[in-house]
Amino acid sequence: MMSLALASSTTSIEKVLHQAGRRVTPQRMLILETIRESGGHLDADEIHRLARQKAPHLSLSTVYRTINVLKEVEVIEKLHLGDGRPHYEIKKGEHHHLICRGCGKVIEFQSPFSDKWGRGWGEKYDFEITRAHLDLRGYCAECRQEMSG
Amino acid sequence: MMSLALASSTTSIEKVLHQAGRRVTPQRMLILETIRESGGHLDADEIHRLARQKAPHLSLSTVYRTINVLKEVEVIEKLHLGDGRPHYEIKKGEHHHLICRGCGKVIEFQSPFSDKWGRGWGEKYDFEITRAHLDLRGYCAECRQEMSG
DNA sequence: GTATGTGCAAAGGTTTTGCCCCAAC
DNA sequence: GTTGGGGCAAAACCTTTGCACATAC
Repeated sequence: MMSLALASSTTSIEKVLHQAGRRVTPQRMLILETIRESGGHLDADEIHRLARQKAPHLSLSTVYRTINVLKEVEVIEKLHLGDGRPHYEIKKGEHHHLICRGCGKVIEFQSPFSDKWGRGWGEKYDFEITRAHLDLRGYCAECRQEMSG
Repeated sequence: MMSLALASSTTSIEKVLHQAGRRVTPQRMLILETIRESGGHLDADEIHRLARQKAPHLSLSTVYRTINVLKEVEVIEKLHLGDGRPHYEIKKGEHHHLICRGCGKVIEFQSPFSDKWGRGWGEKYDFEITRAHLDLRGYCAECRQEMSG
């Protein structure tokens, strides 16, 4: 059922699921691969629509249940990009987002932000910081050009 | 219908509503005052529950409609604190949040640094930044003590 | 008086759940 | 063979909307 192409990139998630006592199923592999291939930032319905191209009767409830499993085992995480819905991305090292108010495009960037500034604020308020989320909203070059043109 | 106590703090919002061509109603005043008095960060249902203590048959739809009006006239803004629901706070100068994963407490702080940081990233990606949202999640002193005790 | 706002109930959209069958282990 | 997982449909939840009446202007 799974293509050879995805076998290599799914090896580690299989271990993670096993170690968490969860089963490895084609649906879970497909949903994870869909998020991976997309480059991230999909909402539940987008995951469903894309994944159904490969597995036409994958149900939306399986997508939601799988999202929750993948969050539990910390393979993906939830983002709030400003439209109503939560979006999901593969969990990786701390990074932040530039979010275009015009076209919705999301640009990721790495920054030692939380190390350099976060720690200071944590100390000031006697707060142990586990995670910094920095979202910068504005307009990308293309959208600015369209607006002025 | 309105108490004298709130008259002074609601003067400016009345002007804002008038200038936007929107009517000033007791419900709108009450809802705004509820958010103000709470110190911020309420969700729609919390606003409804609190405001109904003073106006028992205020409807939830009025709360939602008023939230939208107050957002339009830029008196409040929406926050995502990590639980599912959006929360709302009075709009003021740019500030950021320390959010406790234990008890949900929110501490606000001002930082002149996010601007500087943000600007740098904006230039790098040819992105015009209009707003920086920085959320630092972790554990407050009380919750850390409870966990270790 | 007119148009906007409100309350209520119904509808809409998203996420979760119950149930039964199926498949991973 | 057992038990967790998937599909489907229904329920639960949160938010918006239609309508008739009320009220700010």
